[in-house]
Amino acid sequence: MTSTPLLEHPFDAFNAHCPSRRLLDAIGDKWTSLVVVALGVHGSLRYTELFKRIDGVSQKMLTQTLRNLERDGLVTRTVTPTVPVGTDYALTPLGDSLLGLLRLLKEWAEEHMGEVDDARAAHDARTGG
Amino acid sequence: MTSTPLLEHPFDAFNAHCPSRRLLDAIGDKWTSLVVVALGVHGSLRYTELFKRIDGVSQKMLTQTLRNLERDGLVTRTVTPTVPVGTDYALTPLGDSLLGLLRLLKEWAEEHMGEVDDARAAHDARTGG
DNA sequence: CGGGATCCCCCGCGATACTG
DNA sequence: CAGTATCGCGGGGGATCCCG
Repeated sequence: MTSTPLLEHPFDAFNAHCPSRRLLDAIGDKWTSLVVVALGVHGSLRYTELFKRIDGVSQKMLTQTLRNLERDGLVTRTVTPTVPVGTDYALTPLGDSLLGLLRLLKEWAEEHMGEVDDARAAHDARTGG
Repeated sequence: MTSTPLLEHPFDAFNAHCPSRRLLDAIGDKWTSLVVVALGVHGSLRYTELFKRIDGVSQKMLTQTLRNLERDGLVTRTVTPTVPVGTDYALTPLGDSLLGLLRLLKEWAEEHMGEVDDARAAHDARTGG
C-alpha cells in the first residue's frame, strides 16, 4: 500500500509478457493502420473496395488483418446473403477510438517524409560517401 | 488548377510505392515505438539501459532499430570515448514530434486491453465453443 | 464476390561467439 | 560497454487453386 496509486492501470507494454505488448504489436502491424484509416474515411467498405484502396496488400493478408481486427473488437463484419455474397466492414466504437491516433500517425509519416529523406541523405553521405 | 489544392502534400501511404509507406512501416516496427517512448521518458539513455528497459528485445534488434532511427533523423547517437566506451541515445526534435503520438498509442493499448480481451473472449466463445 | 486451404520460399530474428 | 559477424530455423506472407 506504500506505492500503488489507484489510478494506474496494471498493463505495461515495456514488459515482454504483458498482453498490451501483443496489442501494441497488432496495432503496429503492416496493414492494420491502413485498414483502420480506410474504414474511418469511408465509414463502411466492401472487401473488394478495401482491397483496391490499400495498394500492395494481398488477399491473404487483408483477410488475416480483418480477422484479427474483428477478433479484437475493432471492426464489425456484416455479411449480406445475396448472390453473390456481399461483405461490409466497419469500425466499432472501440476501433473508432483508435482511428484518430492512427490517422495522425499516417499523417505524421506523410508530413515529415521530407525531413526524414533529408536526414537519410545526410547520413548516407556521411557513411557511404 | 482544377483540382490541385496547394496545401496538400504529395505523399499518400495508401500508395504502395509512396516513400511514406516505408516510413509508416518503420514507425510500426515491433521495437520502434518502445524505443522512442523510453527515450522520451528518460531523455537520454545508454545502450545497456535501453536494453534492460525494453524487455524481450535482442541486442541485434535493438541495434538495428537504433540504427534505423538514427538514419531517419529521429534519434542521436553520442559516443563518449572513455574506457570502456559509453554511448548515449536521445531523441532529436523530429523524434520528439513523434513521441507524443507513440506514447498515446502505447497508452491506448494499455487502457483498452480489457475491452479487447473481452471482445476476444466473446469472439472465441462464438467460434470455438 | 469473398474468402479458405495448401504449398513453398525467403528472410527476419534469436542465439552464440568474437572485438575494440 | 557497445556493439559486429555468422549461422540456422521458423513462420510470415505471396501465389495459386478451389469453393459457397
